[in-house]
Amino acid sequence: MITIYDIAEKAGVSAMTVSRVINNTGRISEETRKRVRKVMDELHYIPNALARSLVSQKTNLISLLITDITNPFYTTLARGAEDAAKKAGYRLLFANSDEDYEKEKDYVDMILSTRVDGVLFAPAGDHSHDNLLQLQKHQIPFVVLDREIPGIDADVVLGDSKEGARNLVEHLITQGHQRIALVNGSQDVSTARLRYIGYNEALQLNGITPDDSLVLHIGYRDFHDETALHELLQLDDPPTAIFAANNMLAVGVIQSLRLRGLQVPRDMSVVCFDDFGPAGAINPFLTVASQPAYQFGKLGMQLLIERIEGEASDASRRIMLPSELIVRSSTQPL
Amino acid sequence: MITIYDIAEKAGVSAMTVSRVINNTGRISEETRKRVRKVMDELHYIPNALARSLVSQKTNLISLLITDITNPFYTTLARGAEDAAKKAGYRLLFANSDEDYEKEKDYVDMILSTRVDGVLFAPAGDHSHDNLLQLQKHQIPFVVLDREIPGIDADVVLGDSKEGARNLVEHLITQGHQRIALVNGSQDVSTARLRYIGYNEALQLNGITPDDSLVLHIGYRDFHDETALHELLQLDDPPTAIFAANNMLAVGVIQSLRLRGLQVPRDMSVVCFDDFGPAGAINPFLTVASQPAYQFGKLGMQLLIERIEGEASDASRRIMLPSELIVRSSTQPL
DNA sequence: AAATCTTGTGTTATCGATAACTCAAAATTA
DNA sequence: TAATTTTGAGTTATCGATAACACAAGATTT
Repeated sequence: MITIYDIAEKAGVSAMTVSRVINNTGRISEETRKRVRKVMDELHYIPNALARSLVSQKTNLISLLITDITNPFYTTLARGAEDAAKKAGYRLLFANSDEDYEKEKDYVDMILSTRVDGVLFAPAGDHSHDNLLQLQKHQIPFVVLDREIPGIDADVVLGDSKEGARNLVEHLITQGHQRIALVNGSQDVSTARLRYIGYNEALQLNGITPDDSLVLHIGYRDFHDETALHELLQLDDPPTAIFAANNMLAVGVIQSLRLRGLQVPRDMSVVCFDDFGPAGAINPFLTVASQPAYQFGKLGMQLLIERIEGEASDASRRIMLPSELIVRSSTQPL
Repeated sequence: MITIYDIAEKAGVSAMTVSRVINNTGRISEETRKRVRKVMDELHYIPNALARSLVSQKTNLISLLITDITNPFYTTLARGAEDAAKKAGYRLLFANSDEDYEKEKDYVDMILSTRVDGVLFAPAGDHSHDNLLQLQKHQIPFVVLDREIPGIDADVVLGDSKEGARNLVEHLITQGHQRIALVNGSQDVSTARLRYIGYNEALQLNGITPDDSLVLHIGYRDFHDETALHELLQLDDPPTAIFAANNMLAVGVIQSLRLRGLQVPRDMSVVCFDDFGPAGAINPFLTVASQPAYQFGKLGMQLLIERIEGEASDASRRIMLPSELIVRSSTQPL
């Protein structure tokens, strides 16, 4: 590997002079500068970022930790984060926690040893608390995305889960539905709690008494709990509409319904949180509360970079982004 | 930041002894080991990967360069790559080229300065040649994914584009279609060329004379060339089916058709290469040649890691993965 | 008891770059 | 012309870790 010393020797100067040429610092005569530049080109020299970072204590690396890169919400978020990072000269170190606290912890350890400048952290849930605390203890700047973690005071970019849920449920009520089921994420995730609250609020505001036998707490990632849905459908007074608390749950619900010979919206209306990204545009079909995923990533990254570069005040900031109700064809008036 | 010297001082030993404890190398008395361990825990010591890498000349970083993280094919591929990387103790440095050679070049420069151990490279197209050569010149191991680059001799994981295209077109022919259009990627991408060949072969094998006025060369990334599609539909003898060369093009085609009041499959049959990932499962609708995207990432990463760790022979390897024809409801017998 | 080996640990140099300081020669000022 | 300032470099120490070598004290062999 070509180092600064190779350049120095061949150009007949000291390493420091080469360093000065590279960084355009200090005083260098035009003649020397040209000679060094020429040798650098000839040898295809590229500065070693490791050595640089060791001195400067800055890696220009930002870790993006998300729960599922396969989910279009996070994919679009990642895109926003990457664009903003690139613009500011940061590279992205990528990690996928799979909504699994242990995997998340592994990655936090990796992150700490890598000495990244900051972390854009979409936590798996409330128990991410310890992992975030670990970052705090080591004074790594971070911004929390999508889910609020009780007990962690940090910059955070959230969606308005309560309002989004309310809008979806009210849309169903407007169409005449009264028995509305909620297939929710795990209760140790803030968004799932808020969507549950929004769901209940919408029902009560419209004079419908919430019925907890219509509420399933499953988990955002996979819809494997077929039996729970089955029980829901076997009720004396079964739901006529289902609110899935995120896009992946909606996929599972619809697939299960299909397996049972039930069609959406003919036999069951379905709505959900989060849209399906570009891929979903082939056949826009589900009525959703669409969150501005790209903005989550972009704004989160901007907050983070401000923090890293010391341009942010000490107080932690909180951005709440609205979701948009997009009515499509997965709901039908009762 | 806590360093090995802080630990050494507090434990009353030399830095080297601490290093030995960390790495379980050399001879250390049980007593000293315990003492050092205790101090390490107390101070929450985490080794600095930068310093380590500088000495060992190994970063345990692998760069994943793809063209579009928003495309479920690459997303699933990334997932496969990440899982394989994590298993082998590598972290992933992420980059998105947007099918843009300049952006790709920028990232290659970043990659080189970061001293990654290897690159998993999904090239934008034939002109990625220079960027790959750049890696070769600096002796960075890499594996090429999805697209073959003329003039570059390297490990590569490909899909069988020709056969996949043939299968899709033959499926359409079986249904009675004779006027089949191809909306293709740019001709400087190997998969687009092969899909074009497969398309022609299928037509000829079935006694249909290929008609180049039915073939559009657009670009995989965006479907913005509305006028081209318009002309296609205005032909005296317009197509009754469209083969979109990838999933994103299919989305564009279907949206455009919809804007013109044309429905799939009633007014036009549509098939495409690549499936839509988990999100597409809500409403499986398009007939596709589905590529094993996860395997692309996983196998590519395995090849790469073998190369990095010197377990691979010098000869470059070439893996060709078949695609699977999945017939759904976007095609209709004529 | 002397010679040899083993054990446990320390010292020094190094990875590639840069910050901080130094200093001779040239240019400018008094 | 002597004193001072500016210019264009070079030297040394440092970032945090590890490889290679050195070495004293204790254990083992002859």
